[in-house]
Amino acid sequence: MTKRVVDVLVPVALDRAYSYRVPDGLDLNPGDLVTVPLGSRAVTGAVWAENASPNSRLHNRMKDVAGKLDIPPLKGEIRKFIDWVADYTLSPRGMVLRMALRMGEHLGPERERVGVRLAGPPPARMTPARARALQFFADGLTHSKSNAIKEAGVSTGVIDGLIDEGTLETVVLPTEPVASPPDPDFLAPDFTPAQRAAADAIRETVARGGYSATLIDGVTGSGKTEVYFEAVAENIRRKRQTLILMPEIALTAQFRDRFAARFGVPPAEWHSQLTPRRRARTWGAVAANQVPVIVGARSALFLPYADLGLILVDEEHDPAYKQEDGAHYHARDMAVVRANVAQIPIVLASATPSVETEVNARRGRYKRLHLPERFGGQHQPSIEAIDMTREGPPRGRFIAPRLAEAVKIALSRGEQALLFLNRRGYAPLTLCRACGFRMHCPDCDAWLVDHRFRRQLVCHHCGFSTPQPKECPKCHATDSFMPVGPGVERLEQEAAELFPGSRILVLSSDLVESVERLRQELDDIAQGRFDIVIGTQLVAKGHHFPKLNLVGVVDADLGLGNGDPRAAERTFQLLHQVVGRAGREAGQGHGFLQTHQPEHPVMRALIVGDRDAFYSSEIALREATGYPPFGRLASMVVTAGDRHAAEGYARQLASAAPHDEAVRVLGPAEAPVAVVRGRHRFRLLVKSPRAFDLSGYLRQWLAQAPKPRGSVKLQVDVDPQSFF
DNA sequence: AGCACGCCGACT
DNA sequence: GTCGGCGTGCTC
Repeated sequence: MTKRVVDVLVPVALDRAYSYRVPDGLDLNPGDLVTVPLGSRAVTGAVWAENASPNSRLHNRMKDVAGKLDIPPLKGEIRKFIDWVADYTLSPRGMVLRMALRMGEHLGPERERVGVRLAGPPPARMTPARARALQFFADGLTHSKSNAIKEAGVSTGVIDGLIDEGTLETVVLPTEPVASPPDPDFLAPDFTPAQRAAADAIRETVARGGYSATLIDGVTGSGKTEVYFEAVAENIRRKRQTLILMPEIALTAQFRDRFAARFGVPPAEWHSQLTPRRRARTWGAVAANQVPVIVGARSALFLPYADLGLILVDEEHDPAYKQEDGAHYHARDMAVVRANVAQIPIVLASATPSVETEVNARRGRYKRLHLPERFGGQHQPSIEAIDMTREGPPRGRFIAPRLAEAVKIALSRGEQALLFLNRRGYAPLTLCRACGFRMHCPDCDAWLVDHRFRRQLVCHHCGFSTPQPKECPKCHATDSFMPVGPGVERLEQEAAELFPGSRILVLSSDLVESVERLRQELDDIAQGRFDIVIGTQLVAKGHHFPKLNLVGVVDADLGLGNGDPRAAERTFQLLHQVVGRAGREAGQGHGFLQTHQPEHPVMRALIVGDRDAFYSSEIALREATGYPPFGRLASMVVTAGDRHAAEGYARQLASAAPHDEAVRVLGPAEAPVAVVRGRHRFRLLVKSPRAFDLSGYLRQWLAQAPKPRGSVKLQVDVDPQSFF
């Protein structure tokens, strides 16, 4: 008799599910997680569909499902979501499933954790080591063995010996739950009328349920978080799960504390740095509906929620939501899709919404809740430009006299100053004074950045690093190297000379040793243990510095004019966020923008404080040029070790593009960074109208185009965010 | 993504 | 003569 057959999606780079025979007596339904043989190994996959009429050519090759895992099955909701993401991003379906199954193979039965405690009379023979151990256990509490060994300074043998004697005993520790239940009424918030109105509206939205999208639009310090906590509280009362997405894990640490203050317990966390064990436990607990609230980075979007009732996207405009390696997806956009599939509310929060979201709010597709003021009568910082063409510092210096003066005044008042420069290292370029040779990466089309703290020249594209050579590689002159341009490390040098005796801290991602250390340093700043903070965008995000009243943006033009259609938007968002660090607690905040183009719309908008005018002009520009959200974009990047191979395939690909009146294919052109890690890069840009199935068009194109051969690789990115 | 298979360089 | 480099192709 013919056996039942099911199609199983496996977490490998395959777009289609494979068919497997179902052994007699095994009951399988779509969503069930199964072990199946694949090639020479066994993998965990998910049953995707019943297959009533399997391909006859497969009959003799088909293998049996090895077994069903005792795990809650993937619900239809997440299966539909996986299909949708794969279709939209042109990623192999299996690779999207892989993101949802990323708990790995650690999902086995929970390993018992054992503790040790005092149980009986002292041993017959006492030794110094035993005495130390017993002293440690004298409190009568249960301790882990590893902790006892460390604290008492004894070996495992000593503990084991005492257990054998009956002096100590082992007890099985109850596994602590991944998350404790948050109390929605732990601390009732104290709201202003505007906040109260927004909180009531959002609570009502959550209570009503069903799909809806809401933008909480409020400046830094307006209480956005407190307001959306009311949505979370409502969802907790309804006993449904809440997902809070954060752009990066560095932000989750301080978020924990605020959450715990409001709900009594910290939320569960999900990000790539969880240990495998914790990861598996969290995954299982989410699937078993034991986690009411989870805070996570973008990958948390693919967890198998048992009953997801609300999604929140904090700092929704943040570029970090775009995943650039592996599957290319934008977590904010996919979160909206997931909310839609699950028919639940989604809330986006930002002080500077993305243009996409702003357009959706203006057109009424998203509901907007506006929080216009800062808490407790604080004022927006006043912002002024320093025109570097007229009042810039002398050559080789980067802090203009007027900014230096403002810093001195702030310091004399016992206040802090932040100098913001979004550039790591000492200098972005090292030049030979004798022959003009520029130190560049051997594997990339990029200059080597001077990192003096590390005593290395570093490539920011591939990580290549080398000590600065003694002599110029080209003209062999010695002592001829000259740093060109500023980085935060060089700025520190200048600040130390300008403001002698001040306590200066440099913060940039390459100087961060650990999340803990960073937390400590941020705390030191908040406690006033530093006078001047010099930092990259690391300091722009989410941290609260009560004694900071002055922010100087050293190069406000950085990031403008690099050919990226989102350059203006990004710069506006970043600078708005940085300057918003000033004056959040006491006193009036001041911001200075050092710029060569004080009349640029971004600078004007920041100085005048007219955010809406900036959005209106930016939206008009996007509309006129057909850029997102008024048109769709996809990028196709061809890379190969050999330049001609890359260019040749890119041309072949371009000429294979299906003709469509609505679509424009630009390129191929050499990518702005033409070589990375020794691979040459060519890029095609595909533009289509908004109401056009761009993914479908691309799929059709790729199906009929020649396949990349040899070392040639093709990367497709629908809705690209980065253009280098 | 793995993993096996296959075809060209430096060694026990 | 083999070990092993990673390019190519397949996995129900």
